Amino acid sequence: MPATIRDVARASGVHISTVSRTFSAPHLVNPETRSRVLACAEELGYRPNRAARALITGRTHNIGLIIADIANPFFPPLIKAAESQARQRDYHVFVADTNEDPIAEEELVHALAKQVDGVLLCSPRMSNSMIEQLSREVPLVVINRQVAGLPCVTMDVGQGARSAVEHLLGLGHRRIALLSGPRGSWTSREIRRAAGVAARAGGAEFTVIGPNQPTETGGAALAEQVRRSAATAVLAYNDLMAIGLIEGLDALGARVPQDVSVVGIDDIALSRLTRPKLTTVATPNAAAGRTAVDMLLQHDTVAARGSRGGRGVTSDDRRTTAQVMLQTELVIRDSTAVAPADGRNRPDAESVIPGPHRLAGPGRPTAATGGVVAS
Amino acid sequence: MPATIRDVARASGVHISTVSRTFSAPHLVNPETRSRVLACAEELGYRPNRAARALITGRTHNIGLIIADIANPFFPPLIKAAESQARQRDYHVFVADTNEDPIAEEELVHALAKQVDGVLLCSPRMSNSMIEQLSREVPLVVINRQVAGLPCVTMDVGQGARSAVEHLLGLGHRRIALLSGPRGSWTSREIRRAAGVAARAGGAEFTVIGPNQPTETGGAALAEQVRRSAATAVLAYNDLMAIGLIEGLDALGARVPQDVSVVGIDDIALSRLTRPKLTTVATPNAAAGRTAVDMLLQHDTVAARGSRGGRGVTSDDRRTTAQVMLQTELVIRDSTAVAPADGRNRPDAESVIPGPHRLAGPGRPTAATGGVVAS
DNA sequence: CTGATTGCTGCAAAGGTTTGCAGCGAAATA
DNA sequence: TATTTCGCTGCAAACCTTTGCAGCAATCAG
Repeated sequence: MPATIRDVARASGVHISTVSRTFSAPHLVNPETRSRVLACAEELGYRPNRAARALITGRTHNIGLIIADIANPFFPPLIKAAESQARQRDYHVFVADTNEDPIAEEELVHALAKQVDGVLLCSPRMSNSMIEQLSREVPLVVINRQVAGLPCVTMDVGQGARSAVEHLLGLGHRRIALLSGPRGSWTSREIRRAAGVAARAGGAEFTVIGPNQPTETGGAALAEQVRRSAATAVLAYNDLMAIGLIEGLDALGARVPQDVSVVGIDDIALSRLTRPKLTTVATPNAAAGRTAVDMLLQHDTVAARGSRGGRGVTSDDRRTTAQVMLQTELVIRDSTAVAPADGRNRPDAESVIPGPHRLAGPGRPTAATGGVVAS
Repeated sequence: MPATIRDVARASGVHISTVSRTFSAPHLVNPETRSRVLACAEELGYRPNRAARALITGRTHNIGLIIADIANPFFPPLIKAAESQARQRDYHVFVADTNEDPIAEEELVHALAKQVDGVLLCSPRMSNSMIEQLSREVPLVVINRQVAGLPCVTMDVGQGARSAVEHLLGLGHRRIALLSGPRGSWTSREIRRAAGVAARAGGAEFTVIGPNQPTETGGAALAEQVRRSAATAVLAYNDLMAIGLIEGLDALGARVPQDVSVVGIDDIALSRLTRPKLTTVATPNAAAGRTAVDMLLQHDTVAARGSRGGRGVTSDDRRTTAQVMLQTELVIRDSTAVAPADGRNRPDAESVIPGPHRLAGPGRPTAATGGVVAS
């Protein structure tokens, strides 16, 4: 039913190649012919079949974006930034949600493989080796994970976690708990490592609770366990868990921040709306989305996959793959306060800093880590 | 670089058609041959090129989902439900975000057209005539809008708005304001109509403020205007605006619900997390997503587009297009209370009902509206 | 006036798959 | 033994484009 290039050719009395050129190389066709073809195309409602075009050019002008959980407000800013960046370059973004399921991740990469020019793999839960394997099927840029030999954009959550712990130490906390994230999360491992180091360096007890579902209910379910741990301060894998935990603690009669201080990570919009407003580590999500698209498209413009569309792949095939790390910043709000006085915590801690307070600039690539690594 | 069907054929010493059948019609090929082919395919890492397959079968096994704003928590449950429903039927969902922009909507439909078997158009902002035109290019199911001749799934926001207004009237409010939604929103028009009727029927003043951006900041920006209107109760187009408004009112020193009652629509997860917890009209988003996928696929399974893949389109071409409307329900929480006593409001109003309180069952299709309409 | 250039168009192959049809050998039937 | 049936495989067309190459007429340079 929908008109093909052949219909237009017939209607305007030219060869299909002329119709094709009318759209993809207008300067090669006589203005008179061109307008006639355009008129016919318009009338028939003709639209080039992008799938067929992709088959021969090797370019779909689509990019896939695979994320763990669309319901997590962490992702929308990243998605939107990626979309707008892609649109500027005349690309479209298709988003897909994996429900935190590594199997679904793999399946989606396969499903997308031939329908996009590259995939942004955001917060993958699958193994590094699987990612490497998939990267042979379709160009990949990994977000929130470092994989050797692949282009990655990460956020310096290690630094963020350290700042958060140091903030808590400064408030006198000496028993700090970490609610870790889902199994398979690179971010969670980084946070755990950095927070552990910082806590021990400050002479504090450090207990890890998890792995956990990185959701509000996931956080709420941990309230009891946190209480039992006798921690006076908690760092959560993300804001959603932190908010859930606060709710859960509230239900148990523990007040935040008087009894327990809570720090999240991400700085989602919601963290400014809850009471108390959440102290959290802000991650530069939008910048990450933009950067990832840039990295993919830069890669991508160099050499078209398959077919003779791209005239000759560069003989220098070892492409350099950049690994970028973006800065994070601690945002102090109302969910952290001086540790309650008891045997172990220091009552003489410095007083709480009121109101929002930013400690670092928003995610610029760090000079040290923004370098280039040969794949 | 990636292996094609030809490579596998060569490697296993059979014709490409046998390889093809190994995957798409295994029972037609000798078990022995089959396993040999499978082994070779495995070894070469062969995956059928879905785009090429789609070209001839006319089926991509993808469906597109176009939504207005991914950052609005209203959508994720709908998206997830659609995805899981689609996955059960062996389809994949590609989500795209339009930033509330009608132009982007149109462009995205075109971009998706040949790469999916159908598109779910959620909360469209473009004109009905444009939607009809696009529907000739690709099967469409419209969500949150009624378009004659097209399959639609809507939620009974009219009923919801009426319940909300009646709830407010029952609390003694006699000056009710409506924060309307974005231009082009069918839902917003429905709400406005129903709320207006109900308010006037209850003898209340009814003022409409808008159209507005349906976001938190959009709502916050209206606080002053609401104050000036002297309304004691406000119904917002969605929860996000309601929450923003509460923030805005708070900043102005007006307390919710003591000074002003606020009702939202959607019942997003967030509405349970803010203080005060939001009274709102719950919409069955997940059910809508599921239903829409069902409607699309039912349509879709009947007759494959183009090519000889589907053997013969049914001669009876006037397909019946269902229009389903799902029920909504008022959820009473803490953001509504008895109207403050003044000249115009009734001080003798019934007292506030404490705690969550559900008035209707969750979105089952109503018998009256779940019918079938010939296109 | 000849030869080269330019501007436009047509031809046909290619991209990776599916599928109706035909062919072939072996088994089952008569 | 002759004939049908059956199970499996190969052939080739088709899906809709893009694009290198060749052809053609008209223009230009010499």
